[in-house]
Formats: sequence, C-alpha cells, structure tokens
Amino acid sequence: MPRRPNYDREELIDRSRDLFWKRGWAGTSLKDLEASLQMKPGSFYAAFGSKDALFELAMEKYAEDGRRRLEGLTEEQGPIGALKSLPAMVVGNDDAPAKACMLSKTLVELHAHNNPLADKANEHLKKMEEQFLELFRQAQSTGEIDAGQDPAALARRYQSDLIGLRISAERDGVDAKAIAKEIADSLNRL
Amino acid sequence: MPRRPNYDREELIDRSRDLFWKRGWAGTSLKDLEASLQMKPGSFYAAFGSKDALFELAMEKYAEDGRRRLEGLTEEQGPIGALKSLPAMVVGNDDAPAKACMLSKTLVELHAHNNPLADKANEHLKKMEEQFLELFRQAQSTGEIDAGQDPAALARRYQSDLIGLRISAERDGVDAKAIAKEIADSLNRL
DNA sequence: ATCTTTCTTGAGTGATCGTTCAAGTATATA
DNA sequence: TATATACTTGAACGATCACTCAAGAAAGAT
Repeated sequence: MPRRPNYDREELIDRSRDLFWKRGWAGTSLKDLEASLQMKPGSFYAAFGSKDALFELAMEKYAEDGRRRLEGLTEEQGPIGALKSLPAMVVGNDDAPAKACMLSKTLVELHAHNNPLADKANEHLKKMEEQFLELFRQAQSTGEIDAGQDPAALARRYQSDLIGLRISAERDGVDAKAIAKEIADSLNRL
Repeated sequence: MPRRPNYDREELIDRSRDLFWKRGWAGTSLKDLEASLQMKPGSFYAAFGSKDALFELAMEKYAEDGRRRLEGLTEEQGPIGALKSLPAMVVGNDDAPAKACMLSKTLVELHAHNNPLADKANEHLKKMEEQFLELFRQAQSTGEIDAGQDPAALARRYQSDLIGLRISAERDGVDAKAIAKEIADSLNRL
C-alpha cells in the first residue's frame, strides 16, 4: 500500500558506526549524522528513534563485524594463527575510522556518567573476551600451546594488551606495528 | 592595594583535574566546574581564561603527579622495583577519580577532532614513555635485566600494556589485579 | 485514477553549551 | 578613613544540543 523508504537501513547503520567510532558519542552531533546519512531530522527519528538507539545499533554492528572477522581468521589460520594475526591486522587497517576499539572508547567516555551504553560496550567486550578464551582453549586441545596455563587468564591478558595496542596506535609517533609484533610473538612462548 | 582571591588556585586545579579525569572533556560542563570549584562564571574566567585552558593546567598537574609518584617509587625500590610496583598501584588506587589514565582518555576523546588538547596529552604520554625508558636503561646498567634487549622497545611495550590494563580496570567484572600481576611478572623474564 | 498509508521535509521546540560584562563588594595601601 | 584596585556576582549572550511535528510528496492497492 504505502511508500517505502528510499534508503538502505543497513548502510545507514554502517555509516553511523564509522562516525561514532571515529568521533565518539558526544563528539558526534545530530547535525553530523544528518549530513553523513543525508537524512532530515524527521526521517532520522522515524527510522531510529534517538541518537542513543542508533549508537546501540552501530555498536552491535561493530561487535558483530569484529566477531566475524576473527572467525574468518580462525578458519584460515587456526586458533593460534588467528590470535597472532589479529594485532597486526587491527593496527594495519588504514581504512578504519580509527585505530582504537570503538567499544573501549565508548566505555571510557560514558562509564563515569552511568550511561547504559557503557554497559552495552562492556557486554560486547565480555563476549569478545569469551571468543578469545575459546580460541585459547582450542589451541590447548590441539597442543599448539601448553595446556598447563589458565586459558581465561590468557584471554584476559590478550584482550587487555589489544586494547592498549589499539590506543597506542592512535598516537602520533608510536610504532604500533612493533608492539603488535611483540604481542603476537609472546604467544609463541606459551 | 587590592583585594586578593579567596581561593587556593592549586586546590582548584586539583579539583578540576579530578573532574576532568573522571568525566572527560565533553562530559564536564562549566556548570559542573562552577559547582565543584564554587565559583561563578565571572571569577572562573578571570582566573583561568577558558575551559580548555583549565583542562590543560589539569592535565599538566596530572602528568606531573604521575612523574613524581614514579620517581618516589624508584627511590624506594629501584628502577625495576618501581616498574613492577606501578601496575598494581594504579589499579589498586580506589581513591582516584578513575582507573583509566587521564592522558589516554583525553587522547582518545579528542584526537579525531584535531583538538590541540589531544596533542598535549600525547606529549605528556611521550614524556612518560621516556621516564619508563630511563628506568629500563638503569635496570640494564645495573644488570637487573638483560642488556641485550632494546630498552626503547621495552618502554614502548610497557606503556602500551599499562594503558590497556588501566582501561580494563575501568570495566566491571574484570580482574585487573591479575593482569597487573602478570605485567609485573613479565618483567622477571627479561 | 483514486485512496490509503508511509516517508520526507524543514522550521521550530526548550534546554544547555561556553562565555561575557556591567555592577557590586572587599581589602591592601596611602 | 579615603581611595584605588582587584575580585565576585549573576543575568544574559548567541550558538548549538537532541528532538518534535504539521504539512507535503510518493507509491502500492483497489
């Protein structure tokens, strides 16, 4: 019966994710979004409800993309291969809106304000840590790394190192590729 | 001749540093500052010029405090002792406004907007890295750690790990003390 | 071709942002 | 005690914030 939207919703969420990822929550205004999505306020609010609702969608897409990328790496290179490749990959991706992780950026920006989006970011980080944990477990069961170590501890440390790496990569004058290589190499000593 | 201010400027900067550290740049409004400093706008602008100027002062005090704390640790425990103690100390300080480092928070929040405060944050981080470098050099010259490794690489990695640790410590449900212990322990293997 | 339903437009909402400034107040010096 | 010199006050500024809504435009169904 009626008129259909003349936009691709998923593509709009992609563009929002890139904007929010780069500029952060407070750093992205509705004017910015209107310009990037080419939508007037009325359409925007009809489609997404609010800035925060769209941010949540963008964060979910970000987390899902990351999860799938790591799954793909695992299929190609196995669990330890994937864990070794990831640091250099995130740091070397020059097309990305930012080097730093969108989830840690969101957490750090909004945690002190008790903003629910910070909790969502933390939940996504938790799921990501669980994915790392599963890869360490697999690597232990195949004998790729020593089974004596606590895989949860390895996953926890790996994620923390990755967060630090990606923020370091945001800085000018820091050789992030060298740090990425060291993180990968440290997996050889397990 | 004239009236003198009825406030302690350094104490005001301390309070501003705590607010900015916790809430971030965009997350701290002038109303917040007026409430915390108990100053009306006129006094505030007469004293500090602008929100950004005060943020810069706050960041300088933050960096200076951190530098002095590490110097104190070094006097007590020597270079390697200080580097080993620092991770647990930053994570265990429950009085601090936030676990995450104010400099990395500022960098991450303002880098994409080309805000000069992000460059200032990066400069402070660079100085901090140089302080770590000096400690690694000292530890090598006294034989506390192997002299074969590049101390600049060690300092770079140590700082990156510390940044990741401190953001992880901001998260709910993460055992940051365990990560801190692992970072310290890894210095034993150098 | 008409109707119905939805999408699109864009001016406008009140709130809050960082900041200014004229008027009033307090104090060290003469 | 009088005067000069800050400091303090708080209303008000224009800009921007996220958001609303009434009116017009478009397209599938009949």
